[in-house]
Formats: sequence, C-alpha cells, structure tokens
Amino acid sequence: MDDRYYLTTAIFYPSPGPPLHSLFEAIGADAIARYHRALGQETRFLTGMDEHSAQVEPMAREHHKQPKDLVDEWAGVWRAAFDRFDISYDRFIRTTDPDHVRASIEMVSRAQAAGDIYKGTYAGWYCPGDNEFKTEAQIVDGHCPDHPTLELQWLEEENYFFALSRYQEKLERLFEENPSFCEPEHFRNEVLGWLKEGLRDFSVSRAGGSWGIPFPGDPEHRIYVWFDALTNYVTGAGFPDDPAMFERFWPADLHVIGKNITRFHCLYWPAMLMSAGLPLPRQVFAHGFMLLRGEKMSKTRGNVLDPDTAVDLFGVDGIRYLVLREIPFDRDADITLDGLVRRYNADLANDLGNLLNRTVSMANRYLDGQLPGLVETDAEADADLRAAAARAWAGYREAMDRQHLDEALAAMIDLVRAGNGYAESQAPWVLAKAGDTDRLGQVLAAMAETCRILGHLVAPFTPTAARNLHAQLGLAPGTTALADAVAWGGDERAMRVAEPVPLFPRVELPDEAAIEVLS
RNA sequence: CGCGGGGUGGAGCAGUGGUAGCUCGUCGGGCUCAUAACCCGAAGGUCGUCGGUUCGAAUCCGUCCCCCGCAACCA
Repeated sequence: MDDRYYLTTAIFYPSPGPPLHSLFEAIGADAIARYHRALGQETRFLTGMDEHSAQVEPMAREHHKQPKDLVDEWAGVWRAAFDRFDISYDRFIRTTDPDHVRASIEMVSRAQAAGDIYKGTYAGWYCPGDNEFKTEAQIVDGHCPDHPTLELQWLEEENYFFALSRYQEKLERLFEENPSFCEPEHFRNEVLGWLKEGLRDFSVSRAGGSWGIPFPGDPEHRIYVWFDALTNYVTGAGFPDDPAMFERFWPADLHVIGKNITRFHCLYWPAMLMSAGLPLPRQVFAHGFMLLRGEKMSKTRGNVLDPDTAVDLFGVDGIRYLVLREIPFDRDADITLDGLVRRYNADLANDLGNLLNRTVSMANRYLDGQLPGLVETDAEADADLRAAAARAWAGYREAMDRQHLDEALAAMIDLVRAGNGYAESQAPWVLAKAGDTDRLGQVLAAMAETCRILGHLVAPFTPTAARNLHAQLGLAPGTTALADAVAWGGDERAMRVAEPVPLFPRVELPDEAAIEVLS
C-alpha cells in the first residue's frame, strides 16, 4: 500500500448553490478520502468549482454583477454547503485561482511545445440567446430549445485545436495495458466504443469573450473551459509552482467523476498529460446518477432534491449514509422519499442505532457502566460473532478498494444484524436475572466490541455519528490504523459507557406538504 | 441495424451452466435489554419475448419487444 493517496472530484459547474446530486459526488469521494486517511495514508482530497464556463458572463450580466463577483459569491455558498456536509477536502480549488491560471497556461504551452496545437476553423450553429454553439442533437426543429424564437446562425471561428487524433494509438495502448484506468467496466466499454470510432481533434480556445484564461501567444483567445477545467487536477497537486508537492502527490490515484464526462477524463485528459509529459492518473471512476421519479435530476426539469430539506429530515450523517447506500456508486438508481425514510429507519435507527443503544443501556443497568475486558471464550455464538466481524471487514475493504461504497455499507450492516442476533441468542437480560455475572460481562463486552468495530466501519460515511458512537462507549478518538482498529480486541482501552442517546432517531414519513417540496 | 446499460417474487437489488437469494413491505410467532426497536418462521417469482445449444440455462447463442443514458460545455 502506497503511503499517500490523492483523489479528486470533478469541479462543479457554477450555480447559486449545490443541488443534492452534486453533493452526492462530493460525499462519495469524501467517504473514499476518509477511508484512505483511516488506513493511515497521507491523503489529499481536491474538489472545487469550474468557473470559466461561457455561461458566466451572460449570467453575470443578468445579475448586474462582474463575472468574478458572481463566482466569488457562488463559490462561497458552495463551499459552505460542502463544509456543512462534512466534505473533508484539503483544497477547494477555483479555476480563477492564480496558481491554476499559471498551471493552465503551462499546460497549453507544453502542448504547443509538443507540436500538438494548431490553428483551425471551428464551425457550427450558434445561438445568440445563450452565446453558445449548439450540437446537432441539441437543436430542436432548427432552433435552440431554450430560445425557440431566435434564428440560429452558422458561424465559423478561428480556434486553436489540440491534436487529439495523434494520441489514438497511445490511448488504445493505455486501455489495453491498463483497462482499470476507467472503471466501472460498462463506462469503459463506452469509452472504447468512442476510441474505435476514431478520435477527432478538439478546439482548445474561444475567441471574443474576456472571461477565461488568456491563450498563450494569442491574447485574442481564451483557453477553452474543458482544457482549463481538467488541468485543475494537477494544479491541486502543486503543478507547476510546488515541485516537491507535485512529486509527492502526482499522479492522482483516483478521479471521481459523473458518468456524463467520461469522454473528457478518459480520452482528452490522458492525451493532454501525455502531451505535457506528465504521468497519468491511476484511475478514473465514473459514478452513476441519482434519479428522481426515474428521471435525471436537472435544474431545467425542476426535479431536484433540496439538500437543506434532506438534512432537516435525516441529518447530515443520515443523508450522507442514505445516498451512498441507496445508490450503487457505479450506476444509476432511482430514489424516492419513501425509500429513503424506510432505509434510514431500518439500517440506522432500528439496526445500528438500536444495537448501540441496547448495549449501552444494559451496560449501565447491569454493570454500572463498566465493561469487562474481552475474553476469548470458545462458546459457539461468540466465535460466530467474531467471524462475522472479520467477514464484515473483509467484505468492506474489498468493496471500498473498488469504490463500491454501497456494498461496503451492506457488509457493515451484516455485522449489525449479527450483533443483534447475538444479543437475542445470548439474552443478557436473562443472564442478569439469573445472576450469571461472568457470562453477562462477556456478552456485553462482545456486543460493545461489535459496536466499536462498527463505529470504525461507518466513520467514513457518518463521521459525526461515528464519534458519537465511540463516545458512548467511552472511547476518545484513537490513532490506530483502520486495519488494526477493526480487529477483534483491536483497541486495548477499557470501555466505560456513557448515557445512552439514540444515535439516529427514527424519522416519520413527512406529510404530503413536505413530500411536495421533496418530490 | 450509431454506441453503452438494463428488464429476476408488491418495491429495490444480488446472482455469468448444476435444487432462485438478499433488504424493505405483508402475515404468523418469540423476546422484553432497546429508538413501538430486536430475533425466528411463512406466503409470494414459468428470472421481458420467441427460438437454439446442453444431461442441465436467469446464466451461453440468435430474434424480437420495452426502459434509460450518451452522441463532443447541465452531476
């Protein structure tokens, strides 16, 4: 295992605030980042905002603001939301940051030096309504769907192009030699399909506007947003200003992205890095989408879950858990409010929360809060529970290492069920009545040990609740690396439990008015 | 025939050749430590269609139907 780990999310398209589906990506990446930190790796987690979109200028005009003022304001809101959701980023990068501007210029300059940049003509249908070129597929009945009354104009514009086609063979070789460069497989298949169709050069500059990074050698042009945006991953590792840091953290271990931008990350980006003479990231992982009512969430469709409402209902940890458990990280999934409530109550309140609650309550009631040390008994039920804990960790780790976050949580929940089953079969309340103090202590210690391990397993997903869980067991945060911490008996410290407080209070399905807001 | 994914008990999913599994929901029972929580059991599926390969197919091959995504600036 490498002693460092560098991962990123995509940077987000500027808007007044993040919808839940954008936070979904950040939450997933955050769980992965926290997992790697827990393993003991020096972890760097980058996220941020993509601010050079062509839309920013017109949007700023609409708000009667300077573009930079507008994105400053929005970036503040996004960042505050990320903080609220406990996204443990090491840097919130903004593509307007000065070091990123330098990095982008350096990337273009390197491509120029490699002979991969040439001047050509970009032609297409241009909509004066949103100052944008439209692709064939975007055009409906010969008009821009957002501005059906305006006539599209056929415009030709001089642009600089990146010679992506020169990298056809190198990219083919990349996928042959390292198929897991793009995961999961079904998205890789899509990329391989594009590769088979043949790569076309893409435009890397836009003429005219004043928003964006000046194109090296031609002040009339700005660097095309995608070229600029992808570069953020190296900026965040110290390129080009901090060679020592760059040496340590590049190449990235993982780019977490939405499945809609695999083309850019699996084809454009590696070609750009090859052109710049930089090593390639180890993996691009494309996650699926959260669907609502079976449809892709989008601002224009208006079916967007409001993060604040979700937090009011389930709490930050609750909603973090729910999105990662309900949505397999590698594909799309439909979510419903009803389903979220059921999942929350079943997994978090009834199973995990209640296991802790009954354990702590009994330890207080029967043992005055003082749990005895673990004893390796040869009782079959005890051995089964220990085996369940080992199995949970094995399954969890295997799933986490493949970014299958929902499967990791399923493995965790299996241990919760084993813990509740153990309580049932050992019935400590019966042992207490019978005055069998030795066995009672062993059973409660085993239950507490199960909870302690569970706390470590859920910590990347529900960091606050995990601390709370350990606190109720009388354990302050430790420094043991995860692999040791989750071993049975992996924490030598004695447990003296605190007062039981429900970890995840049950949630009632909101009335119809609230459902309206959410769906 | 553009590319990719998917169609499995009421819902959501797992399952790539050998008696169809899990969670939720439903029904019945048990327990009483606990957040009206927990545990056990039951009912419920001709695995989208049609055909083929095979001793044997949810699984392999072919046909058709349906849903979703992508198609080069909305995660």
